[in-house]
Amino acid sequence: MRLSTKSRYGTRAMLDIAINYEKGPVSVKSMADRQGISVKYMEQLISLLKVAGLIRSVRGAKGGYTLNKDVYQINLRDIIDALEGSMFPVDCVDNPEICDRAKKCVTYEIWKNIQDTINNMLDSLTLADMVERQLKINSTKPFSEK
Amino acid sequence: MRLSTKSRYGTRAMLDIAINYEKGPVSVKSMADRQGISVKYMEQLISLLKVAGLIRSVRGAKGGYTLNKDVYQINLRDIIDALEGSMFPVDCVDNPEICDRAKKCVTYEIWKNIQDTINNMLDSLTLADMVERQLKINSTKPFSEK
DNA sequence: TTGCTATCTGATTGAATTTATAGGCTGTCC
DNA sequence: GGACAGCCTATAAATTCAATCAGATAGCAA
Repeated sequence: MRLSTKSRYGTRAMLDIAINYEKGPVSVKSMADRQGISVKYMEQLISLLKVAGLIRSVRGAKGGYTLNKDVYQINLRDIIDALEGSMFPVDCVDNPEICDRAKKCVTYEIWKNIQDTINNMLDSLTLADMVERQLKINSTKPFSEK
Repeated sequence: MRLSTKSRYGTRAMLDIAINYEKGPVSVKSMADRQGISVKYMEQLISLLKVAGLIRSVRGAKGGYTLNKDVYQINLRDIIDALEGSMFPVDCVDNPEICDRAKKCVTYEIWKNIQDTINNMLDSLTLADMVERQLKINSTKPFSEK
């Protein structure tokens, strides 16, 4: 059970777009370069974020992506749901009816507890929080490209 | 990102062994039957738990597996580590040196926070707790085979 | 000592998922 | 019109997951 590259690259992309919000749209190419992955792969991830309504595109030269919502209205759960479906899905938790054991099985309760805890964490962390924390890091330890 | 069947079947197997601790060793076959999976697959999972030192085997007729530690000394983290490696591994969290971004990247901090939270939950849940909760469920909603 | 039970070991397979690559099209600015 | 940048879809490569298969080894009981 590991966090996919989708979620990791995609979350950094959201942060990238949010931090550069004032400066206008951020191109896929620039994000892909910063993260050291191919433009084509980054395009796919970005597309998921767009479909989810988190970002919006500006086509043509000088185009790119900007946020489609306020940084306070986007949280990490939105981002991960968009990229990965859902964090920590265990079938019997998402659909208790598929397992006739669910009602009488501790493990069902336990997986559910863990999932709820993770979801609460993800819900409570807004993109605004993330940007703020990133900027604080940048100011103490200057960000170098690469 | 989903919890593997390994973890789910394996955790139930541990619970099975713990609940039957007084009655002596539990055979792989009986566990596989109860969970509706093949003996061969269950053998593999059980073997991981044995290598990790959580259970011990009794070979030959009337053999099977029993706990190798007290129920209070085994927690869910031990079980999942044995079965799955580690829950929620993100490379840059487990090995910060592989990514020169780690020190100046919020997402690193965030994944680490999430991992720590999950680990704390798993650490604090002992097999004894799980058995107790299961028995409580059984007494209110009788367990039927299948 | 023979037969049964049950663990042990490891190879292999099939399917699914993840992680990309690639090609070509559409829209927009200068 | 040409460079820039997003859009869409197909497909390949690699890895992981889930499971099966084949057989060996060890212990108990009759």
